[in-house]
Amino acid sequence: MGIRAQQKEKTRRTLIDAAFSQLCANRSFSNLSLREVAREAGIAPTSFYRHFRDMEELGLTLVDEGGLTLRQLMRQARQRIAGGGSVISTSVQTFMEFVENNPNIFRLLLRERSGTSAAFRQAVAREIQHFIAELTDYLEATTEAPREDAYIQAEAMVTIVFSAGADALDMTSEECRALSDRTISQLRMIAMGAEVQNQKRREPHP
Amino acid sequence: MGIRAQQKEKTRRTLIDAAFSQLCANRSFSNLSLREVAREAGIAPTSFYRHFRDMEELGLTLVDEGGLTLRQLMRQARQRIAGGGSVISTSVQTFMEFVENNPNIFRLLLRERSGTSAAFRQAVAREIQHFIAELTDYLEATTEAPREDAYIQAEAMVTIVFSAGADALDMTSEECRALSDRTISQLRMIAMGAEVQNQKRREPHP
DNA sequence: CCTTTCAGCGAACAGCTGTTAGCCATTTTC
DNA sequence: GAAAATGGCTAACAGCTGTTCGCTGAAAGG
Repeated sequence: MGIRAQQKEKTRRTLIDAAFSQLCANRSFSNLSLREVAREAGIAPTSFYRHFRDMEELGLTLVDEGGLTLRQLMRQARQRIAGGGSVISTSVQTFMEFVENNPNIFRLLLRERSGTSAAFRQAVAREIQHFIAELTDYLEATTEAPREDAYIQAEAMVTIVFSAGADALDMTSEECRALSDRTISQLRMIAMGAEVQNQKRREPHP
Repeated sequence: MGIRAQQKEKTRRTLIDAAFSQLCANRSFSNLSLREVAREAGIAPTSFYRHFRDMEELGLTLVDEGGLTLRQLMRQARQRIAGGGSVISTSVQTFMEFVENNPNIFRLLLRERSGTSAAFRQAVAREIQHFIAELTDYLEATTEAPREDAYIQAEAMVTIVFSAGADALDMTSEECRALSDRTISQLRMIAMGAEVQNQKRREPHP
């Protein structure tokens, strides 16, 4: 790769990092101006256009990167599970660690999920669908439930976990532990309920 | 009440309604300017200050009003249930109707739940806690489960329903029906799982 | 009836925004 | 080595923002 392209990639990264660094509890992507990002990145406002058409394009890049980070982490969790560990509690623990260690990434996904840009909403929805799909496969393989039931169960579980992550953002670490415990209980409820439903389906007239 | 106070109350309402009317899929409260609201209400920007200290105060008023509207609706639902009807499907149906008929109110609650103002987040969290508390009471009374278990179950159910409402915002009415069905299934899973857990607690060694 | 109160107004301010035009220096291409 | 391409810059624009000030006319209080 030429020196030219290398430099370009470098400042592009600077812009992305600058944007991520400005996201926090009091500052969402939508009230983040092009000039602020450029200032934080140490470049002129006009140079922004050399890398992104507008703020929306930058935002979509952030969503993609954030989603990727989260997905990679959950892949690691699955390895931990394969090495012997409770599926539910390991997953919840991993997810809550992600939220605690990367609050800004999670805040981005959370906010843009219901934000004002349809493109953003769809991008986040895709990420979540990806999660549901992976969990559906897992449930289908391990519980032998029909695919549709597995999907419904997976959707419920992902919803519960995401919502717990959102609540965790405003909590102390003590409250977080209590929340994790409740979340695990809730996932077990869903798993039990699904199992019962599955058994009933197989033995309709006992 | 004097003519003076009457007029004041009237334009205050005009401001609130103007703000609500500007909320839509592409426009959240946070990127809504004081001047836009005043313009829509047909008053001078400076007159805004005669009614609210700033936009945040207006926003908190909207959250309170929106939460109240939702709560009143769900109270009606409980009457429908008392008059004979499935608890779960009646509740889901009522909630989904609310989202369909008042998308802007629901969008406000949804967005400010994870917004940049701590005061907003707390206000929405209070509304949701109110829901969970009411459902906890109901479950405790009807299932004879210990209060803590009832709370965990109620929290899971409210989470599922709220999330379904959020998803419904971007869906066609057909997709909405499918979503409602899935949501009902998920709530039944939770109810079944909770029941099983409760039975196990009572008969630890069969 | 006279005075006080006060919702609403217009003008004006400094400060921020996105975006365009054009220049410069350096890398790339031929 | 000349020519083209390109990332970054400054200057400048029109347009929007929140907020202050001082005025007006009508209602309320005495």
